[in-house]
Amino acid sequence: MAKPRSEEKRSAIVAAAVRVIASQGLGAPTATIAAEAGVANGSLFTYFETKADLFNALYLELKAEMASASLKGLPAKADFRKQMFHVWSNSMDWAVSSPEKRRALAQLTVSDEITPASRAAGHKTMAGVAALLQRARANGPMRNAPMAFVVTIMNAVGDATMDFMIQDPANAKKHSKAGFDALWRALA
Amino acid sequence: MAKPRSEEKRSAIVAAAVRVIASQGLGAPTATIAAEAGVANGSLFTYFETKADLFNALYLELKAEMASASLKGLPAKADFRKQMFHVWSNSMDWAVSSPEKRRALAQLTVSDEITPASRAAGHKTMAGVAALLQRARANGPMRNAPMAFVVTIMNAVGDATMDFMIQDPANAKKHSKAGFDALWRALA
Amino acid sequence: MAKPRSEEKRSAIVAAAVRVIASQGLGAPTATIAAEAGVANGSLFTYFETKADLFNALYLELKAEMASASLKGLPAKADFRKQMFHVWSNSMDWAVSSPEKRRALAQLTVSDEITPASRAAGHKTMAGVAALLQRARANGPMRNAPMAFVVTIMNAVGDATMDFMIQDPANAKKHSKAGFDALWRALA
Amino acid sequence: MAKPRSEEKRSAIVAAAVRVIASQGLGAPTATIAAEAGVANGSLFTYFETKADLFNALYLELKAEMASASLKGLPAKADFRKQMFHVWSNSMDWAVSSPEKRRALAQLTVSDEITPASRAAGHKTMAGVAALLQRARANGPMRNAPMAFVVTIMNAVGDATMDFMIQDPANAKKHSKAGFDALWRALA
DNA sequence: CATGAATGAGCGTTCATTCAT
DNA sequence: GATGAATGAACGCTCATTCAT
Repeated sequence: MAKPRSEEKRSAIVAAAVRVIASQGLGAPTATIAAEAGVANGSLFTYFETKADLFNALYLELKAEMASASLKGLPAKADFRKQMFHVWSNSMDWAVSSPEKRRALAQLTVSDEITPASRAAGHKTMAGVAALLQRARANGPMRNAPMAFVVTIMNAVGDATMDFMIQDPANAKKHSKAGFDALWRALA
Repeated sequence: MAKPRSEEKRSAIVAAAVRVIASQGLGAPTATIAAEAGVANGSLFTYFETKADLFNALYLELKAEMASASLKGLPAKADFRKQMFHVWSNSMDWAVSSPEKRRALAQLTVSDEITPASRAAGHKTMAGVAALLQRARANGPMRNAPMAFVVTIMNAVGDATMDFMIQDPANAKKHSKAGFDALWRALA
Repeated sequence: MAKPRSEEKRSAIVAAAVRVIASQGLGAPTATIAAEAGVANGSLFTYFETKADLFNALYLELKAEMASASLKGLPAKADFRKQMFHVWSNSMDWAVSSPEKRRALAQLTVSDEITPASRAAGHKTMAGVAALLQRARANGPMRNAPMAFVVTIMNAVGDATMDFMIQDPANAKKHSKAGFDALWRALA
Repeated sequence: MAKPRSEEKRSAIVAAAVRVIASQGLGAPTATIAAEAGVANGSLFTYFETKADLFNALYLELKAEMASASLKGLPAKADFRKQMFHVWSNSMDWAVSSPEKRRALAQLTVSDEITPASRAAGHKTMAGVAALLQRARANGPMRNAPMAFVVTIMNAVGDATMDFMIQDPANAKKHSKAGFDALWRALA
């Protein structure tokens, strides 16, 4: 991860990758991403050694962005349920307002180009959310389940919820709440 | 009068595809699948016009197999919860005992080579399960949610559960039950 | 050239080849020709050992048919010019009324699948016409040119004439006469 | 700033295509053409998007070269016959001295990969010759024939003449004159 | 002999990556 | 560093021909 000259160009590539992956999938040519970024195809490889490197970096960036969006404005004093709902709403809002990022992240998440290391790092960025979740379920029926299981379920319910919010934006808020309630029933 | 198209060869190809997709993903060369099936690469195209056709056929076959496995031995007289749990357990068992099929199906499900028609047909094979689910949530908190939302959540919780059962086979049964209980709490 | 059982099937293949070549060119799959003939693809090869063999046989057949059509009803007693014009008209009529055969023949003529032997044999079938041509030019300006040269020119002018007759059928007769007159001026 | 697209390499490919097509026909693999040009197979597609594109470009180049060769040194003040003969001789000389180009052009001319647009453009390059031909026949017996018909006949007689010049180079000049005389008789 | 499945070499094209400018 | 041409392995699919039935 050498520090290349132009941070600007690097982010142009990353942003282009989001758009291109969202619309064409992970099979999209690097040349297309470079073009979308307004950069020569060869230049992409000065910023990311391989296509897989770009994907891993993008994965991490999106994870981090999502995590940070989720925690924004967290009411520190509120009870767990309120805090959790705040985080949940933030996540849903981020997904709905950045559908391309969400789609790209979804694709990356199931790709086998993403290394275990990246996945681990990705989970770390979500540590704040996980901690909340940890406490939320502390006295509930899933108190003894592996944490990873709980996280997976939350993600899964979250994904389903996002899909419905995007498909039916008029009722986005309702879907968001319904999803959260279902999750809360499952774990708390 | 001529060498008939051999059902045996067809299934060899399908079975090979399962193995190859499980280990190499959907990007695996058709030639690899053919070789794994012990067939000339050209022969694959006698049975499936296109790589995508093979994928769609495989998707449907796996969906059907999973559905049929899920419903096997359904206790017709039991209450919904028991019936649902039966189906759930069957699904989990199928996934755990056919991990390659499960991985292949997971990949196919997110692929954009699978046509809407195939997806629709795939959902039809799960109609029996869906009907059960329908009645199970009839009086619960999700009684007014779109059915598709409920299905998605069930699948998501199921997927998460399977992963944990496979990762930690010693406690497979426990995970299966925990997953089901979480689902039941969410919807009934 | 073993004698296969069904002469009928053989000609079905040949006839199919004419149609298919006319519409798809020489690159058309043998399977397409077989299908058009209502025969299994493998059967084609009991009648013609290779695709090239089929082409050569077809070439000869079309050449022969054209030659025979050209000489039909030749007025034995008339002068050369009249005889030549008769032959010329017959050729043009054949081409115009069998456009597929003509197109197929044109393609075969320039193909390098046609062996020199076939070409020689093809020319032989045109011997009657050539003899006429021979005498026609006997006292004209091309009396010393190689016969093959004269034949080539005749074919060339003939081809051009056919094209115009087909393109503009209303004036077919006029074009036919104009072509013949041009040829006659050139050689007699 | 980057390695510029090398005109040299482009012409190497075009020249290689001439040779390969002359000896193996239009069915020759692009890989063979690339190899003959001393280029990686992929590079061919940097210069020509498609095999058909290469063919069309080559067709145009050969047409243009032939046209330009035909008109070289045209005696502006001479009468039509002399001018026509000059053009005719130039054409024949070009064909005889570039037999591969001539063969390649002949194959391309009958190929259905050549688009109508290319054909139209090809004819434009021959406009100078056509104009001459137009005036040459103005008072002759073909004065009312469609121009396209006249052109076709000229090409046909020309092709036949070339063949004989190449087959019998000792008498090339004689054949050239004989061909021209035949043409002139036909049209003027 | 008829059939059509089986075979596998072969082809046009793509694309991640390298490298000359 | 930036550029984009160069590279060549790889892929999906075709099709003439063979051969089991």
